[in-house]
Amino acid sequence: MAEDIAGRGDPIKTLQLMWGRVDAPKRGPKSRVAVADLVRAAVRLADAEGIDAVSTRRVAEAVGISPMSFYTHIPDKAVLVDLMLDAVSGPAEGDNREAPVFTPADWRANVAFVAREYRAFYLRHPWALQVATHRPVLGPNTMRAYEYFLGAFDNLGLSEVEMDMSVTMVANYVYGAVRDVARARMVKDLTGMSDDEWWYTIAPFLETLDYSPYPVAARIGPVVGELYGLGDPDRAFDFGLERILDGLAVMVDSKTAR
Amino acid sequence: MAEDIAGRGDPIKTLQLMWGRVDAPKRGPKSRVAVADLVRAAVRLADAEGIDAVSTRRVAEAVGISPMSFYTHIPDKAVLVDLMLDAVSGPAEGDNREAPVFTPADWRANVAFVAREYRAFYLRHPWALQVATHRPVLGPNTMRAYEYFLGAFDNLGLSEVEMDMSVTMVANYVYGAVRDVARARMVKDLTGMSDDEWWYTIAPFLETLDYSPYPVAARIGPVVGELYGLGDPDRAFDFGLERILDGLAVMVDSKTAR
DNA sequence: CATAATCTCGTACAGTGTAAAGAGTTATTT
DNA sequence: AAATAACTCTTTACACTGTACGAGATTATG
Repeated sequence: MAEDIAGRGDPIKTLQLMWGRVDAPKRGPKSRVAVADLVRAAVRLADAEGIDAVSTRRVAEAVGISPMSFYTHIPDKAVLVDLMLDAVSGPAEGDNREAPVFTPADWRANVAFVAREYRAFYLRHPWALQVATHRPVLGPNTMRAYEYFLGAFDNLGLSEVEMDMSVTMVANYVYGAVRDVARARMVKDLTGMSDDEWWYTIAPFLETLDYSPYPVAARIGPVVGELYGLGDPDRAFDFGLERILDGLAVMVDSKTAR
Repeated sequence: MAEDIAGRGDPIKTLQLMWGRVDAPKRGPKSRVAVADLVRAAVRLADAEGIDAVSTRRVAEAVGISPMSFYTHIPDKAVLVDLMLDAVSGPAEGDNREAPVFTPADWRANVAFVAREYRAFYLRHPWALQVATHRPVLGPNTMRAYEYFLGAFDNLGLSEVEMDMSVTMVANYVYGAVRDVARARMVKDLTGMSDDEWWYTIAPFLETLDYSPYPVAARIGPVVGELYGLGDPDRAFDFGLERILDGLAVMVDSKTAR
């Protein structure tokens, strides 16, 4: 695992590709494929077979060009990954919903909504959790997602910096929280064994361990396991989100009180 | 990036290796190296050169055995990664500090403390953010870390499940929040270019963009950039942590009020 | 028509994880 | 003591990766 992180490519070139700001070359043969075709093919591969299936060769093959022709369009794989991330941050094909209008009075519901949407995004494209970008992805779709997120915090009396840091906090929580569910799903798909089956398999070994160095964990662990089947990720997510909303409420209320 | 996730190896074998429960073989030559040597070498490599530098060949070379001898000791690379993760979750060599005793009255400080320690852990071993495990890492050191984390929530009147979900929430936030700092540092080390320099490089391009689709972001972005140099991650972390503590306080207070 | 720009491609290299099979070493069984 | 089983270590090999390099092929401009 662990993608290449280098990316010697000109940072501006990446942005130009992401924003479609590469003007069509005057001379030379016409391209048989567009950058968007390559990115779409790569995303399809990643969605279907995981990020490890995305190699420059397979992407090239998918659009019908030879392995090295890939590099005519995209400088290196790190750039492809950036393009993939921005691409999937946009609305899915056929999704024509308008961006919702957020009423400040309902801010709790609004924040919960964008948090859940963000979580759903990662569950749609779990490979996005595995790729390491070298820089923030400043593409049009990523910006729209940020805008969207910010909207839930607008007109609550927060300063610009507070708004930004609030978005960052919620997004970071979601990112951390979705990771484990995504992992479990992917491994289940790849190996056919669910986490529950795995727990069952290792249970005999776990019983042979000495838990005296972990008194608190020894008290908590079994109860958690018994009560809701080795961890209900949806419930844990909601729990954390509620606590976060409570925390934000302290700040928001202190503003509106004035 | 994106590690192999498969891991066909017997799940129990991984646990046995992690807990040192492989009994010394009766026959055959003595091993020239121990599993711990391999893991230590791998961690050293990852700390020094990043996770991409960790290949089975280089690890084998580092301990002085041939490439394939690696597989005599560790079934596959996914298992090595699990072992690495548990290894670095333990106290660093020479760290003999006692585990702190948490006084419930200071729970805010306690939770902040473990959150910061967890963050420091990822900053010490940023590659830990990049590796994908196939299952939860149930090693002795990982368990001790969980125990430690749980301790900060003990005796606050929370149920077992609430304690577990609270730990999960804080850990998830930290994980999400540390990612970006770790990325920036690693890329700086690898490419010599800091995020700030990168922003400066792309600024001319950014000025050519049309921000009308992003009205809120267009208002927030520049202010945030101006005010604290393109994002101060420490400050953003503290901000989020304060909100989370406020949120936890609502729950904790409701318990102690009774 | 020549030239410069561009796309496409074949070959090549250094690296990856690891399967398969053999050679050498040790403890147990005969 | 000899044979065997269990074990470590090693060599060779395969399919795969990202991508450097250089050779055509194609197109618009001088």
